[in-house]
Amino acid sequence: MARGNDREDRQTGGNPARAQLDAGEAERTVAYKLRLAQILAFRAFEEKLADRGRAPRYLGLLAIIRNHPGEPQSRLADAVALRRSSLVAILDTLTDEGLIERRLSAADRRINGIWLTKKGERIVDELLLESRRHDAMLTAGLTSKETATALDVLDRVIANLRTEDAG
Amino acid sequence: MARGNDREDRQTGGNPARAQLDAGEAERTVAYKLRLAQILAFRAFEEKLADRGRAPRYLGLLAIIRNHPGEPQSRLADAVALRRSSLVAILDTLTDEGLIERRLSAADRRINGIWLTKKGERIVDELLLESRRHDAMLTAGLTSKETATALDVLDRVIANLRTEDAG
DNA sequence: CCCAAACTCTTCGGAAGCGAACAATTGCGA
DNA sequence: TCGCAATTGTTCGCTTCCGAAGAGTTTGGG
Repeated sequence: MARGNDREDRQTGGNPARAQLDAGEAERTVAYKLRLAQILAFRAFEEKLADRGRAPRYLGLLAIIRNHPGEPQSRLADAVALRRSSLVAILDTLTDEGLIERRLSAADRRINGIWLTKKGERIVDELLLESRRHDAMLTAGLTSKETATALDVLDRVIANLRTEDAG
Repeated sequence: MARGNDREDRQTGGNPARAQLDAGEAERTVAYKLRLAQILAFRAFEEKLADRGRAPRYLGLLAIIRNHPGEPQSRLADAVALRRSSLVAILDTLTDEGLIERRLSAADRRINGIWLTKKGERIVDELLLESRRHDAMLTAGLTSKETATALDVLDRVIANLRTEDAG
């Protein structure tokens, strides 16, 4: 089922203070740390909520849908930095799980408007609580000032990348 | 070939000032922005260097190998936050491209020590230059102080996630 | 010495994202 | 009005990563 709670065979508790390997100069780069942090954060969030279906993985998408009901798939794909073609299977799954529904737009019949179901709204609310808990773990030991500037920096990095892409 | 230079049909320049969809409160979280920024940054880096084989994708790994020659695969997997099983195919590819080689350890014959070839070292040096250029694009418009605290914050986020995982 | 536990790397099937191509629909310019 | 380009959602084949399972090697306790 690929959703097993059994972890893979992995480092048995021993080997307690084995230093991590570093990448030297290559490591002192935003992109490198960004990637490492994101992989670990995403994995931890999903593992913690492995019993909640696929909603945790797509919480960002679901939150956008809640904030902007009825948007076409292509704009949602842009918003979460996925391709249109990738979104199809995702929306199929979320539809099967009863969290969203597609409604044909009357104004433009090429478009499927995407909407949350009642169940979808309930689950999104639940998961948003969990995500705040998760973020508290991520930023443990940081001052609120540091967290704030980190959020600001990430915003501007994203903006740089978006304009780069559009150019 | 899946490496085509033809971009997918995508936003034609028009539609200039269409606001991005936001995720509301869900968006004010480190994990969310982390994911978005990483996806965009990784994609941009790979697209810019699409003609260099698979080395750009695995530059982080290659840099670690350069800094720590002869390490076993399992420790490399930990360092780049991938599973041991995932690393096998990656190292196969990098071996095929002549960038690394596996050498059986004499002391412990379970272990493959991983080493860069001459060609590998040359290419890593090239790509490290590119990665600095890339990072400059990411952090355009940021003060060096802001960048520094962002790097520091990411380090601590990674540390939080690593200890969480080890526990 | 010996055997079970631990650790190494590997193979295999499944899940997910991507790029390319396609049909249906819209709209814009000749 | 007509025709062609642009847009939308979709399908298809490919690549990548994961978890589970397995074989070879090492190690430590009886």
